[in-house]
Amino acid sequence: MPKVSQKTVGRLSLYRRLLNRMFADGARNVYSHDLARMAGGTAAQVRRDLMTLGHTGSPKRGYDVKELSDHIGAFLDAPDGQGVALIGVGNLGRAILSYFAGRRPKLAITVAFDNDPAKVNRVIHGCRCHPISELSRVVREQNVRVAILTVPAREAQSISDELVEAGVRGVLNFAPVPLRVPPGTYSEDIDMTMSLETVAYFARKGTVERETEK
Amino acid sequence: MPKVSQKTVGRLSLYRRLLNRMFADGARNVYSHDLARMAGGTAAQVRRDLMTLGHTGSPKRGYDVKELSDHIGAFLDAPDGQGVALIGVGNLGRAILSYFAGRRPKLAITVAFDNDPAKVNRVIHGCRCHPISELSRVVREQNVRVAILTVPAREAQSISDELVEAGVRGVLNFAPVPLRVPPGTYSEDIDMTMSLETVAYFARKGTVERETEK
DNA sequence: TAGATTGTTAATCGATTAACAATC
DNA sequence: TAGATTGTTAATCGATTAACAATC
Repeated sequence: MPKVSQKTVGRLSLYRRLLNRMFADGARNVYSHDLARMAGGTAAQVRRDLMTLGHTGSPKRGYDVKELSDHIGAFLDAPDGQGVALIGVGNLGRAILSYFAGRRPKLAITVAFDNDPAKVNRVIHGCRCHPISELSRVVREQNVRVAILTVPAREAQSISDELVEAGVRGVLNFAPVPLRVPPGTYSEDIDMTMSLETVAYFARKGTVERETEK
Repeated sequence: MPKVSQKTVGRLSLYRRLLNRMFADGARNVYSHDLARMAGGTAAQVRRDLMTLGHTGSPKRGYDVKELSDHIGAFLDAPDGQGVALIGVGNLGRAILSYFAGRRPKLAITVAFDNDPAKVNRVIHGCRCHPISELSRVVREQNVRVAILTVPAREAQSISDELVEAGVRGVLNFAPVPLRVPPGTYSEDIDMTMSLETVAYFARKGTVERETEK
């Protein structure tokens, strides 16, 4: 498999979900422009993404919904599944626990960490919560490679460093500060404040395209 | 002000937060490379962003922390503040309500909507919750232009349409389906599933850069 | 002055878009 | 066949990076 861009991987993830929804609705084949419309992209982009995946369709029937979904699954999922650790069981952490609970068996949050004695050693949304002091030990024991960070900004970087030290290779960060991770490790920041301020700005000023038109 | 890209607006939002943190820590001036390091970008990019903003520094002292923060504020914030509506007071909705509560007076969630009788007409995290049937009326009355969507995927598009019809011009969407909004309206999708699957993929396969090296 | 930083332009890079022959 | 779609290459676009004179 050649190098695949971060954006392509994200779009493949979206395509799979759309395909699964279509399949549940009874659709058995799909054209690139159908998928593009639902994904908010162009048909050419969908075809390019599937080409990257090595998936082919036919001019007559487009793509087989089930086959394509399976192919994306084989590409995205670890064959034996991947456990995910969640650090910080506050309001956002609990919401994310419940959001992902039972969605994808191959990518499930399997362990949580917090310092609050009221949460430690309890099971929250089906997930055991350990004290953060045991982070390194538990992550190593369970061979966790993916983590979600929902801790305050000032703690995020040091906990991330500890996670990477313990073997984590991918971090999804909700703390409002960009994470720095070493080469070979991947992090993605979801900054809700940045997103909301951007939305508010363009709600007030008009979209980029609009401004160009003026 | 010339056209400003979506990414630039987002970075300015981040710069402001970093600057405010620095100011609280006693810093009074900052160089582009300092800001770049904290923001996870390059010094040249910071300078270009500030140039876009029309802000100038000096070779000797760099940028004045307070002045720059204020300048970004004047650019990003509506002078009289902007109200935000939140639709869908489930686990994620409540977490977001508490996340933004009291953070930014000029951009606060002022009203919430849900269909659950247990939530309607109550005040949650300081925010009054109305039934969704009153969405259009309340949004018009309160002149709301920005909305956060935390509803199930199948309801997201129709509620978004109703919001736009009622005057909303910016939507931050957490539902796992890309939103389609008319020209002149801005939407941003935060797809946590897509992000987590992307993180898990690169955690397994190595980062893009790594693969290029091989 | 010397030296680091700023403001700004040119070069590079990558991703998206357009185009079109091949295919069913 | 006719026609819409696929697979793939070339052209375009925009954003990032590199470079450097101007500045304090």
